[in-house]
Amino acid sequence: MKSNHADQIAESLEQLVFKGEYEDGQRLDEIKLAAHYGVSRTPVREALQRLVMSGMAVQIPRRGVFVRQPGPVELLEMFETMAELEAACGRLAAARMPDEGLERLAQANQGCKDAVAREDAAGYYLENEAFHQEIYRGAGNSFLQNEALRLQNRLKPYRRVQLRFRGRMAQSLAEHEAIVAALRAGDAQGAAQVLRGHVTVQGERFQQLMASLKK
Amino acid sequence: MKSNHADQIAESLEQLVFKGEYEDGQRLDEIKLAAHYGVSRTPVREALQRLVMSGMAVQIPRRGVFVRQPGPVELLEMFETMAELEAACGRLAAARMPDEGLERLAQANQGCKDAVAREDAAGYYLENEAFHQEIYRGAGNSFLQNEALRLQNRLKPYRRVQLRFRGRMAQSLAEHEAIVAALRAGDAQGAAQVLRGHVTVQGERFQQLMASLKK
DNA sequence: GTCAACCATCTTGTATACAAGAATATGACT
DNA sequence: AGTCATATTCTTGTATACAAGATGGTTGAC
Repeated sequence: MKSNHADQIAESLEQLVFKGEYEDGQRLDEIKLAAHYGVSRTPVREALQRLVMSGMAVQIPRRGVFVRQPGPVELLEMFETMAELEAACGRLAAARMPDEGLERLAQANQGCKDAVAREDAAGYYLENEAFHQEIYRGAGNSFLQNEALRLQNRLKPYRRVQLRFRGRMAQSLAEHEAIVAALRAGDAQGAAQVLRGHVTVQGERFQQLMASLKK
Repeated sequence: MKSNHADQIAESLEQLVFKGEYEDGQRLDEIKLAAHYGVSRTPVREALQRLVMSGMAVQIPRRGVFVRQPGPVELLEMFETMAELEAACGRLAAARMPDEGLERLAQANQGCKDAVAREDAAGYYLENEAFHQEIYRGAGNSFLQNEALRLQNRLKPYRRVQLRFRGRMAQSLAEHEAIVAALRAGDAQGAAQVLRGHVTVQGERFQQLMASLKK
């Protein structure tokens, strides 16, 4: 927390962009940000470059960097990609997941159930994240695991919103059960299929929510 | 080609790392690189940050950045991930690919065939790349397409080596035919399965090659 | 009055200077 | 002679100064 001002600024900016503090297309002024964070332009520039590399902003040469909030189409594409990534993880995990992994998965699922029983949305969110991450881990492929984690993190703010749907948590739980069962049985195709649907539906729900908000 | 020194240096460094000019764990000296490229440290630092973000180097705070060549295990993981990504593209492309896309795909495949007939390895490499990229495009998902392109680019230097295998090109052609047929028929599962195998075998061949070279 | 060209200003991109931390080498003490 | 502590030096991280390009306004001409 001492050195690496640039890292802190990058994380701070990521959070701000995630939270929607910046509108799409808004220019991120190096000088203003530098003044705001009380540092010089250099660390700010490094932080901005990270945002650009992460796809959260675009850089136009000699013009500056502009925040780039994904539109509805891109969000749907991202959810679809996430679904395919998770399906791949599930496919591989069905063959490779060790008993301890299945144990942790069941534990996370139990955590989800408890959270639903308590009507604890925040708790469910956390346990659900752990549940999915356990599947990534179970794929036995660190590279794929990291890619999945990256996209999961990127979609985090959008998944959060969509939990409000009435009845969504219950349906989600049922799907979790099916996922655990398929992985326990070593059913690669089944696990992939259920996971794909499980994630795809999130994107669709989000779209519905957006559409209803637009009115 | 005028402004953006940093971009040029980043690309140059990427190429050098790809070509294996730098060994794994070697430190990339900002000052030496700056002197070599005839610029100051600032653009070099920006370029190095990009390498780090791309995963081709790791940065240790207050120590510098060190090139990180993927080991055999990570390479296999990357190929496996590529296989799953391509399978996903194929799955979606089976339902979404327009006639023009199928046309371009068949054209690229014909290019592959011609290159094999000419025993033109370099030509085959290019046409094969176009063939696969057409599938990414056919998935009708720009985000997924970009992810696939990114990983394809990252694996480029390793796929190149593996073409030398006797008989690999012929087998590859047969698989291409199967892929085209499945996509034409709209057979999502078939396309995914063939593509997955088609890419996975490349990783395995590469491993064999590495093992034989190690002796 | 309107359009275009030119100039001023602002912003990014680059260079250099400065500060802080880490590694290494050297010296003193046991 | 070996080990620990300290100082020096080298490297990264940050700040500031400078250059080049782009934007917008203003002014002049038609």
